[in-house]
Amino acid sequence: MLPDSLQSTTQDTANTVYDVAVFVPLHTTFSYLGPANVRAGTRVRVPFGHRECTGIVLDETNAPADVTLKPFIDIPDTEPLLPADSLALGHWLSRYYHAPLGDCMELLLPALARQGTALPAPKPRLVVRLTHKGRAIAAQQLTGKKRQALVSALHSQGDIPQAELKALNISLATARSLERDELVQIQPEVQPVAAQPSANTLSLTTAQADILGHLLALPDTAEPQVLLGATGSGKTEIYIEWCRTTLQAGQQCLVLLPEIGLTPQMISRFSARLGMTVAQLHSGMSDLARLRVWQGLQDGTVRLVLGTRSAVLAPFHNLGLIIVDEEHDGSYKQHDGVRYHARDVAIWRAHQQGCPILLGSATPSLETLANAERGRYNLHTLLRRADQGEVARSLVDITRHATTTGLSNPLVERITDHLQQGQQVMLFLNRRGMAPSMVCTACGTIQQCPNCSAYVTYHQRPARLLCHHCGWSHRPPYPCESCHATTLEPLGIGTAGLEEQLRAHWPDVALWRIDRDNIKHADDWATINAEIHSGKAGILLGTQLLAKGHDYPNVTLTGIVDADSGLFSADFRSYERMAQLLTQVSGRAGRRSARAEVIVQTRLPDHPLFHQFLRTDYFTMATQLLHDRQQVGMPPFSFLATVRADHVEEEQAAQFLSDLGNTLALPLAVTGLGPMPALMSKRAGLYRQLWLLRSTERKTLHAVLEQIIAHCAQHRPPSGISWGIDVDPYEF
DNA sequence: ACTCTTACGAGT
DNA sequence: CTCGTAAGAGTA
Repeated sequence: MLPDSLQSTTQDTANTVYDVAVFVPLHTTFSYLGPANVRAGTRVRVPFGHRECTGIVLDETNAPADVTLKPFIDIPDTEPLLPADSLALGHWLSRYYHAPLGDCMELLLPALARQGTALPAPKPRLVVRLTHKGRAIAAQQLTGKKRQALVSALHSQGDIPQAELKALNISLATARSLERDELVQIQPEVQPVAAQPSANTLSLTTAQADILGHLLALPDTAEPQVLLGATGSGKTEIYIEWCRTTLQAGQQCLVLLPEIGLTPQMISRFSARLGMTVAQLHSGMSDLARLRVWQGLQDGTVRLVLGTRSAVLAPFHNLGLIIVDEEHDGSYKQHDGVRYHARDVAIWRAHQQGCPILLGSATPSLETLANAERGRYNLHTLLRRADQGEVARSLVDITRHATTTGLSNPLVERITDHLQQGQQVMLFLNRRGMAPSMVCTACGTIQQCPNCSAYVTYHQRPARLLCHHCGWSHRPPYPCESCHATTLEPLGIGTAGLEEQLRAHWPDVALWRIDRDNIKHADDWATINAEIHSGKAGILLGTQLLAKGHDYPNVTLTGIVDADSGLFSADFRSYERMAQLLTQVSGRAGRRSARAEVIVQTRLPDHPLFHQFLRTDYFTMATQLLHDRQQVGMPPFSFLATVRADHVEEEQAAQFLSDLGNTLALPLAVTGLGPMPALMSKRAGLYRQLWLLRSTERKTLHAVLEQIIAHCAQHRPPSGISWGIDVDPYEF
């Protein structure tokens, strides 16, 4: 049955035909009948086969001749939820990433709007101001029960209940001393006032001021700007000042960060400097909190937002600046669903909005550097501050120095030395590769996850075998997969294992472990950071998290416990990532010290990348790597896409892809590689095969992808196959 | 993705 | 002959 809102109209006047992006993973849109003047971007509930789905109205269209159209079931909103800009973004995402339009449009909506139900109304707000002799002494927003209690207290002309005074932080004595009629003013349903940045300006160095001056003078149509600045060179000050100018011009700013862990620190820096509230958007927030920010951005009441990947998909009222911090970071790439890259989406959005965009990094991606070299992007270099000492870099060959504990003697000596001088030491452990895996002491088999082709890892507290890829877990004892003996022991060393060794070696020294098991919330960061920043001697032990963003000014020695694992990868980006990691980790140390050092433990001391690391800077390493990329014709000197197939039988997945390859006549510009097993060839019980497409022309590659989609629409893949396309892939 | 339809083998 | 699972097809 139709709801009342449509009852009167639908039967007689539902005669306008609309094209709808239904939220199903199909590469087609569907036409429906609806009342006149339903605008593009409006959500609709529609009949779809034997069920009901939600979709987004795209356009008025002509009735297709061969089908009988059905009318909308419901129109949950009176206004379009997606503005024209978002619709254009959805269309672009669908075209560029070859994802179904319905999936792309759904992605642009906050989670609470995806089900097609009416959105929760904003809570009524009541601002209470207490004034005394015309002077404001307190103000507070009240909602819910407290609001009710206060309103009825005022209406009955009685005294304000004590509880309310407590809520307002006012003592009873203070209240009694006030004259009744000037005690309370009520301003119901007040809109939050759009915050204005205060004039709390920073003093910039000459180098920072020069670059900022350049940026502020740019026309809106300028090419993307790149800020190459070593850690501690002061990129953030430039971000903040550019935002200030943009906000003062009445426009909104979007700042993208790679990790949720980095947002609290950045938020406090931005809000302190700009003297205004800064909104955030990341996966750690509730759906409702995200919806409120999303709505605030759309209506323009939220002026500045810091967020992770998905924040680039939010609607804006008048976006005036986008900043992508740590633009090289791989976590900007989405690894399931619509596999978009937030940095690339940001560049498209800036172009579409006609607003400037800044990509900042100490270690820019080779793609970005190549664009700068070609003159498509404009590169600014911010050097390390003169008052910061150089960092001495050295290698330790761990094939020549015994490492029973994972630490070589030279590293142990240096750690002791730095600790004795009252300084902090940071040990970086790349968890991948040197995995805390389980080995059977009876037969030597390294244990694999029963569902995946990955090795299981061992966690000590609580004692468990875990698969990081599918979540499988088992409590020891666990029978060896090969000989069923229960004599498994951890192989190599993980953070937990190394932690034990460190405690044994330096029992009286403070030890801070920083990894994802340990730090889940902003509060955890705050506590641990406060202690570290107090400056007392100690050891910081951590994984990737340590390499990102946070500054530890009292660290004078950084040790990379095992640098080699990153070099064994089949991935063409592994050297680039390694160069970035080495540079980022080194940058964490010695911000104030003249004699800071970095020690890298490796089995491959002759590797050219390590040689360069000892002698040159990131830019030189990256230039060399870019040259190597050109030789092998990999991105940014070619364009890649993968076709992925998952199936319970590895052979079936491979067969599907090779059949696909055989039916397509690839143009000259495009070469197909594979099918081959994915790097993680089996996950969560499914085998994954990949077919890699490489092209010298983006256009030709996209035409091939179109062909694949058309082919699969016509000849449905065998059941049990799940397949998909990944444009500009990061995982193989 | 979801749901309904059809196909075919084991069990009565 | 019926029930249960698996593969197939359509969604406006």
